[in-house]
Amino acid sequence: MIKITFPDGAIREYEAGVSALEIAKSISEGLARKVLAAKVNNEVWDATRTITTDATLNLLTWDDTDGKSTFWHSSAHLMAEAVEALYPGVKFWVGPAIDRGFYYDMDLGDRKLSEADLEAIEKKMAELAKQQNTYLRKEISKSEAIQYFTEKGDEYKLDLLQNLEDGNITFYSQGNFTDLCRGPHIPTTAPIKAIKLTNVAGAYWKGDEKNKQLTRVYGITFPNQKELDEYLALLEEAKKRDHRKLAKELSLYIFDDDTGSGLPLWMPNGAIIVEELEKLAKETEEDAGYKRVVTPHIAKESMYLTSGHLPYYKDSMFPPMEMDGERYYLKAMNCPHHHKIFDAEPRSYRDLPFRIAEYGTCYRYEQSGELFGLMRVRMLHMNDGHLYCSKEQFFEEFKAVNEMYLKYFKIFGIDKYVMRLSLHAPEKLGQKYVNEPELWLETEAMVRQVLIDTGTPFIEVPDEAAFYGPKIDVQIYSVIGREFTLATNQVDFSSGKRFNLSFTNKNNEPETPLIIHRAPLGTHERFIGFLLEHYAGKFPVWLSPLQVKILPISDKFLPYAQQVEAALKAHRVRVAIDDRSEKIGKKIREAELSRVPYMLVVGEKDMNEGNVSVRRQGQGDVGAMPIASFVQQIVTEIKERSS
RNA sequence: GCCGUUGUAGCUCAGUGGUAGAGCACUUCCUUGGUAAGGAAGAGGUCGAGAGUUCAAUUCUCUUCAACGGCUCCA
Repeated sequence: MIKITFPDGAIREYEAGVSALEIAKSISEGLARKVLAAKVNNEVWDATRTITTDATLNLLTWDDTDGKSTFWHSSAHLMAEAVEALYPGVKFWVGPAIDRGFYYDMDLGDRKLSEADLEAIEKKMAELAKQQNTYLRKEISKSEAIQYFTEKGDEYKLDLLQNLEDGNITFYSQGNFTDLCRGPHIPTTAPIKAIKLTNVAGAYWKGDEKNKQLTRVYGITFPNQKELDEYLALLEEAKKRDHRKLAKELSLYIFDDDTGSGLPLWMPNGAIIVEELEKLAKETEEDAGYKRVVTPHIAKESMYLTSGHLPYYKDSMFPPMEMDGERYYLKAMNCPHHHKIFDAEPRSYRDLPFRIAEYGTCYRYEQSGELFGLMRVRMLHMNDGHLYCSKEQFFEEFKAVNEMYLKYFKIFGIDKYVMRLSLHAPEKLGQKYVNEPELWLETEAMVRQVLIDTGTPFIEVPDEAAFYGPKIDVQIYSVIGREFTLATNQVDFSSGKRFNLSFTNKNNEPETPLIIHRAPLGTHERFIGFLLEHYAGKFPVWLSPLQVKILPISDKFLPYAQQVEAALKAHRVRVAIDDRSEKIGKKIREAELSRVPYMLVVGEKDMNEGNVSVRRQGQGDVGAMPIASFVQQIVTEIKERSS
């Protein structure tokens, strides 16, 4: 007999060789039907695998993350079975579960998959699932495995086998399909009831663009149709929040073929948001002791050689222009220009920390396939700033920058993000990273301490640092699930030396400053793209391109509407009158749909009483008040940047 | 850059080997109406661009540009 410990601490005895599924059955048939996999001694196992020693057991169902991913991984195998049945000779690479569903990479030879093919595969999968085939696990020796795939002529699985140790190799089979797989899998194909193959894409073998491109099919499955329908509905909802769609509806920016891809043309509405953001940043930075600078859009090749950017990032820069025998590049970053400003005058420790900021437009040649609405563009306003300080000052300065981030996030109500502490990889010192082992450890420790001190939750990621130092990135997700770095705060102990920067310290000796690169609002393009999705297009009043729309009941009240308009304009409130000869219902409907935060209905009653009837977007009628009260209220709201 | 899909009116989308249609938006007229669509008329497109096949191409083929979904990349 063996002792099985359940999550609630209960211990029960079973015959050795019992499976999790059998244990579930001993509890209830209903539970057994729901079991997809099991966590045995904290390791995810097949529910059908026999347990021979004392163990802790956690039965996994659809409600568990591990249950879901097992379900999806098994679905990937089911898809592979369907694909093999439809297109014999196909070779498979890997087919993991992902956050939402699964994919399988395959080599289909010359065959191309279309939408119609996906439907055919779906149909076949449903047919195979109904056979309720069991997922069978088989331990196999390496030589047998090699023989199997050599006979099959499958170089991909043979490649996988190379890195596996004998005695640790398993095959899984269901129906007519056998795959090299670590598992685990669900007991049978029966629970895979609702299937949707979402898209087909190319994916480089082993993720290396030098390798052959395989066909990747993405899909998702559910234990019932209802959940699939709900999932698809959720995707539709997300699409409505997509910043690209919202920006079009709000006339914020356009991309134009003649201008070039990735080069946004900010229209008046969008420009207002850019400027409001910059106004916030300027005020915040002024309070934090920054000075503003302005630098050119281009610079000579020599500066980017000094900075080290050219050898490393040439591919990401627009090609140079030649003039008078000199090569000039469009700037892809502001840092070198700022370093030159630091270097322009002799600096003493009394001048430090030296903080400068600029929202310079930078140009980066992002690969065409990488462009993504406003989130990834070729012209971007960096919310850039550089701090030059001594080692002693570094901690406080870095901390202040971090606090600035948190202040911004509070204003915007941003709470779904991940702070990522990006560290170096010691084995890559001198190659990917500046060879300063001690400085790395020292600054990494300081950066970590800043996060701890400010109580900021974070994750640590090795081998993600900049070449010149560790950094903190703020990661966010677009509504369609893509991850982006929103903001970044970086330590740089390399550029100071590269640019020969120095200040005179207290001992009258030259000393190289540490540099902090910071962009708490990232780029204004990406930040606005993010805000659009964050607010679902309903900007807070201070950011809204149009803040108030006045809706006269009829033409008769236009003069009064203009009087209200003038009162608001006197306080620089962005206001417009809907002067069309339309009924009030239509004006309201269109104003609501345009997402203007305040609507003022004005008619005879209001005119006689000197009032405006206020309507808040999404909330409806909130009652009448005197013009002056409304002006006072909205001016305060704008000033406080309340959301 | 690579794989795949898509490009028709300002927007959302139908459609066809014989030079195009709807709804919304727009313009004009009627209507002057108190909290989410009043009515009528009108205007608007070299069917992404270039080439080929054809008597004839928006439609078929090729090239190219762009967007979209991924991959790779992301200072």
